[in-house]
This record gives sequence, C-alpha cells and structure tokens, in this order.
Amino acid sequence: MRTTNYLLSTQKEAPSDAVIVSHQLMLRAGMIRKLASGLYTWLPTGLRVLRKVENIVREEMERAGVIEVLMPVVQPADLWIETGRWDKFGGELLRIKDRHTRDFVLGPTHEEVITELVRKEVNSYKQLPLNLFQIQTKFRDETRPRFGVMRAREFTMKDAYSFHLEDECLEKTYQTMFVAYCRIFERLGLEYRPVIADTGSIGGSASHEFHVLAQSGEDAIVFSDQSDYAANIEKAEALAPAFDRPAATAEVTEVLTPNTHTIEEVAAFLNIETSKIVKTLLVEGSCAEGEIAPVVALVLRGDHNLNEIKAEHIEGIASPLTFANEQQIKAAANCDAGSIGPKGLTIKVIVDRAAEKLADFVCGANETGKHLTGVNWDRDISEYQVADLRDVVEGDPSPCGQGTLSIARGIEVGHIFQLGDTYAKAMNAAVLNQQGKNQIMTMGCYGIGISRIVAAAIEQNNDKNGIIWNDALAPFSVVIVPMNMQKSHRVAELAEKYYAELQAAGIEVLFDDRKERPGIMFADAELIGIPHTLVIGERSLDNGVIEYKDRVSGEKQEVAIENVIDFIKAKLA
RNA sequence: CGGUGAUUAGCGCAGCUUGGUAGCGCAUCUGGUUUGGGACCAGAGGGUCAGAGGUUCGAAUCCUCUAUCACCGACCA
Repeated sequence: MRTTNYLLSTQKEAPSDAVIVSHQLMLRAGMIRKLASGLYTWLPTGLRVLRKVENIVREEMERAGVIEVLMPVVQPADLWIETGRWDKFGGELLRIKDRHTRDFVLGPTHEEVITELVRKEVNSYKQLPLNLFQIQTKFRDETRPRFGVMRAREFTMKDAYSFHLEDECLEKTYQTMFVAYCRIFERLGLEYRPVIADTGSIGGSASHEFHVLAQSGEDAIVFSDQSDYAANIEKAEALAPAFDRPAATAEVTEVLTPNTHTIEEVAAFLNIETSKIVKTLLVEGSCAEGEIAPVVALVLRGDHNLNEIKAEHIEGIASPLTFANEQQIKAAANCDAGSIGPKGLTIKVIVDRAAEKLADFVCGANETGKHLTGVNWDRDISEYQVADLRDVVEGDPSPCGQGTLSIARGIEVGHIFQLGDTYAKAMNAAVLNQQGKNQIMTMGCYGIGISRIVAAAIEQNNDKNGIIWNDALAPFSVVIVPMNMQKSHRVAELAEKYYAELQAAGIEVLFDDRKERPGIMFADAELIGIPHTLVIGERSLDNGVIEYKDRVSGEKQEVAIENVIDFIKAKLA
C-alpha cells in the first residue's frame, strides 16, 4: 500500500474524552472514529488489525473442529420470549419493531438463534456432537459505554455453541475449547490468564474467563502464589478465618456519632480501625411476584467489600441484588443508612465469615447518629446466619488450600460456559437417542471479544511514541521510509524496488511515498506501530547499506542493500 | 438510573468573572525556502459559539429549558 493511496488519518493530539491509552492511541493512529456513544467506525488501519484477530481466531476454531456459520443480527422476539429472556434481559437488549409492528431484537448474543437452527436441522444423536461458530456484530445497549471499542455498544464477537447428547461429551469439548483459547491468546502474543468465573445469569455449571492483564482492566482477578488457582474476584471464595472467636470482654455501650455516615468517618471519630467495626447493608429478599419484598441485613467487617454475586446466590436474597431504599431502611431499622446495626433487628441477618469472628465490635445502634461499642455475637445477637459475603483481599488464603491470594486487574476477552440444558430445554431442542427416544441436548457456549482484543493488545503494548504491534497483529509488517525521495532518484528507485519485491513475497508493506519531512514519516510509522521500518537515504547508499529499525526493541542496524528482502523474510519467519 | 462536569473551526484550547466586530496552537489549501526525527517565511479557507426560549439597544458571555458527550457510581451473556 502506498501512503498517498491510503487513508492514514493520524493525529498529534487525542480528543480529551479518551481516558485510557488504547482509546487515545486508536484515535490518534487513525484506527477508529466515534460515530455516537459506543458506536465506532473502523478506519483502514484499525480494520486491518481487526481482520488479523479474526483470522487467527477463525484458524484456531477450525483447527479445533468448530464449523463457521453466520446468523442475523436482527432476531425475532418470539425466540426470546420462548427462553424467557425477553423479560429477563434488561435494557441492554435493544428491542425494535418492523413495519408490521412485529417485535425484534438486535442480537446481544445468539443462544436462541443457534438453538432454533439446531433443533430444526439436527434430529439424531448420530449428528452430535456439533460445534458451530460465527464472527459477527453484536449489539448491547450498555448503560455506560466507555473506553472506545473496549466497551462499545456495537462490537465484533466470535461466538461458538456446542451441542451434545451427554454432559460428559460437553465437558470434553469444553476442554478442547479451553485449549484452543489458550492457543489463540498465545498466537496473539498477549499476556493472559484463564480464571474460574461466575456463570452469571446465563446459567450453567462450569465457566472460565480469559483475561488480558492490564492496569486499566475493569475486572479484578485473583491468583494463588503457590498453585494454578486463578479466579474472577466475583467467584473467589473467602475462607472462614482459621481461628476461634475471642471471648467477649466489653459491655455494650451506646456512643453518640453525630454526622458520621461512612465506616471511615465512624472509625476516625471513635479512633479505632475499620476492621473493628461491622457494616450492615440492607437488601431485598426474594419473594413471589407481586408480593412486597422482605428486607435482609448483610453484615460485613468495615474494611471488607460486599461481593454482590455471592450475596445474590444466597437462598432468600433477591437476584439481581437490590439495595433497600430509604423507606425500606426506615421501616426495618428505624434510622438512616449510616447507623444500622445487627443488634435488635427483627429481620433476617446474614453475617460474613470474617465479621462473625469479631468480638467487642462496633456497629450501628439503629438510631440515627448513634453506634454501639462492645457488641458480641451470640451474647447480644442470637439469631443470625453465617455466609461468605465479601470480596477476597490481597493476602487471604487461597480457596484451593495452597498459598495466599494476590489481586491483579484484567480485561475480559474470552468467556466459556458449560450451559447444560437450560436453553435446549426451554426451546425443546431434542434428538433421538440410541433408544429411539427424544433426549434434550446439552450445550456449551464460547465467546471471544474480537474488537476488544484489539484495544486490549494496545493497552498491553505501547510506549510514548505510540502502539507497538507484534507481527501477528500489525496492520502492516513493514514500512518503507524514503528520505527525500522527490529529489533522489537512487532513493526512489530502491524504495520502489523493495516495495515491489516485498509485495511479491506476500509481505504487507506500507510505502510512505508522501512528500513529507522524515520526522513526520518516522512519527507516523511509530504511532501506527509498524514492527519493521526500512529507512532508505542517500547518506547510507554510498556505503551499500540501508537502515533497519525494530519498533519493539528500538534498535537500528545497517543491512546490505542486496540482503534486505531476505533479512525481512527472516524477521517475519 | 443517580452524582459531577463539559459542549466555541477537523483536534487541543482561550475568551464568559465585568455583555460591545469570535481568537490562539496544531491540522488543511496556495506559493517559496528547506529535507535523517513532528521545519521556516508569506498568504488563504474553515464558525448557526450544541439547540430553543428569555433579559438587553446589543448575548459565546447573564437566566430558563432541552439535547449530546464524558467522568464517578449503580447496572452488565
């Protein structure tokens, strides 16, 4: 590609609303442009990278025996009503009507459509297992799109769905997909970790997420320092402390804590550590439709965070987790949210394992502006239930039994699930088994965020000059930067020759044939992140060499004019 | 959905307090001088100051409403 025939669109400055480095660089390098919130146009440079990711994913899917299909973005509402997700899926599901006022959705995922396909096409166990994938546009009407294509509303995803007669077979395919995913992220050259994940509202038994490690990641993932254990913090169990609760030594005393609302304020006011205070959060309990939800109290140590996923999985708590509103708090505790405590509450009380080990602790007095000190479980509060409610923290023992946990930030780029028969049952997707009886299939689903990977890769590989692509993802492998080509025939001829020869060798090359000063060409090549640069100038031609520059290491070296093509081929091998 | 803030040329910003001919840098175009790390000189084009209403002789500036965008939170196969 010649730069003069291309749309380079680089910029010196990024729009001020881009806050993370990958978003800034994608805009500056001319990879994407925003059309509206969460909607992006892919410019030629960005699209080239996106296609690289797609192709690697496609190759590895095919290697793993997955077969490509393509399903519509627009899906009839009937299917979503059939699985119940028409009601369950929140505002993220964009609903539209056609000219006949029939209901449709823009597909945020394709379980319904693939199950509809397979239940019609597949009738016999002999056709199983079957694993199908597509690379396609998804739409999720995110309440808060951010970070460019990292969390866009419209994005590209690879989604695969497998169908089996038995769970045993599903587990085998799940393993195959796990390995295929590892291969994909290796080939993409990303630093990644598979972690145990929550299955979320999609349901199912087993699930792993694949995270690209990056400071800007929106997820917290935890690792054991002595084993392979790795999990999303949503899923990581906080073990009960291994010691017995100390005996009570203090009497319950009421103290005035005016104008304190947060745990930090109370701790500062009373001059104690936040870990000696418990916080009491009121949430809605589960109930039948139409009934008034009861309120349940969740009690945690002041220095711990509520893990909402764990909480909503507890029997008797509404899912999704819903915090009590002001009226509900007033009715249950007769005070403001800042002064609630477990003592004297008449509602159900669930205590975190760590909070349950406290003695002589501080809690709200259920009277605005007052707290209690010297409170003790059993002696002062008899009715309560103990559960794992909190996020693990750095240094907690690993739930696998070996080592302690550390926490890192990750960008979720892949997620695989063993769905089981949730969707197949809802949609009556069955085949005839060996006994000639109808048997509901069991399913797996496997997603990779293609467009998110592009952003994640940049997040992990950049410097002050721009993006640093590896050979697998680079929009171009080589850029030819001629010095003063308009004046020097020798330079122009050699540049043209290399351009033709590299193209003939099947190497993607950008020939910067603009009438620009060298500094501009260098800066653009580095901003876009092309891994290999060939600098052709009068200065070195007299010595029979040209200059090669490596974007990753920044190192320059001279290469004999006649060896350049072989040199580049060797670099890309 | 709640909180905060923003909206002036393609991008980055100033001007608003104290109302009086809409500016700067980068980018773009023309001509010239340059040419190994974002050059220099001369000139040019580009604006419904987010929109609507109000106050005023006069509004980018003051007031009201609306829209859009972003950040923090809530939410999120």
